Amino acid sequence: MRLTVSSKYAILALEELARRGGPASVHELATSLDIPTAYLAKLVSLLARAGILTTQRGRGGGVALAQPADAISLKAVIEAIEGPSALQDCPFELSPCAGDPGCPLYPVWDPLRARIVEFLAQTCLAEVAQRAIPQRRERNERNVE
Amino acid sequence: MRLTVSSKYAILALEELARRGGPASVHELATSLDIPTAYLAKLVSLLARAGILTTQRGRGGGVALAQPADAISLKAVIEAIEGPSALQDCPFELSPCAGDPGCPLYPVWDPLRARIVEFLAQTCLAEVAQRAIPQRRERNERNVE
DNA sequence: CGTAAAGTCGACCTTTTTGTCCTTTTATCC
DNA sequence: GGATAAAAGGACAAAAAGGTCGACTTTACG
Repeated sequence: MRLTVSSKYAILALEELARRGGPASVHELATSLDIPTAYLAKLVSLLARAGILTTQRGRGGGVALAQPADAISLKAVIEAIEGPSALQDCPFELSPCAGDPGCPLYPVWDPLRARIVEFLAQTCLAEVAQRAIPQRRERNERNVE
Repeated sequence: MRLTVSSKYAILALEELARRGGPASVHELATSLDIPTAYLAKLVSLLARAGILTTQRGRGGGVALAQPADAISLKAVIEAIEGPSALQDCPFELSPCAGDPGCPLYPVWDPLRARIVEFLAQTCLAEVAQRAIPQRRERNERNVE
């Protein structure tokens, strides 16, 4: 099970697209979300190949959601970015066991993993965009760290 | 939120210790679990500093649980290995937001994160060791990939 | 047609994590 | 006291993820 920043960037970008309601360029999305443009471009490519968004090259081009925002689950996005088996494996990063039921931890982890995946499958982009609005999104000011 | 192989190795080693009921050397544990000895030794050092296990240097030495197996939660182990804030951050690896409530994904992720942490806090080593037994543990044979 | 804006693609660099090696320290046994 | 067995710890190599850069292709607009 791999939840990396790549997946997070992808979800943020798609959520931004959903909130805008129309197409936007990768550069627009990246600067708006404070993500490296070149890096987001690669993720966009993966999402396009997975059929989650459509791309239009050339002047005036950009990217747009290929499906309505309530039809795209977080699970689908993560699988598009990390690979189809990313959510089937052991919760630990880089784990070599790949969800082997012979692992002594399997009986403990698998129910937890299943619950997480269920949550990701049931949560769609529209829901994320909707819940994010009341936050007033002042991300830049809080980026103190 | 960081769940890496390091945490997994630590839990596996502690579970093995719990199942044996007595002390063992790091080398014994590592070979029994098919984990690099030198690497496990470093994790053991972290666990000892966190008060989860005790170490005894010199001939006939080894490591032993510092507390009964039902008093050590997976949460405590993970925090000892990954750092105290590892379970407070955003679920995505290396995420720079560090659980910033201003993130548009926060309202969606935080309840999930809280449920995972609750699970980790309530699950103890004794429970892991107990549930693992019925599996008959034939890990070596299934390591086909 | 030319140009500028946009995605595509591949090579490369940096940081983090994982893993190895070697030396030092500590304790036990003879 | 010397040999041996064990943890402690530091330096370093390897692998993976994150991130950057530049050349190329496609397309709309003037």
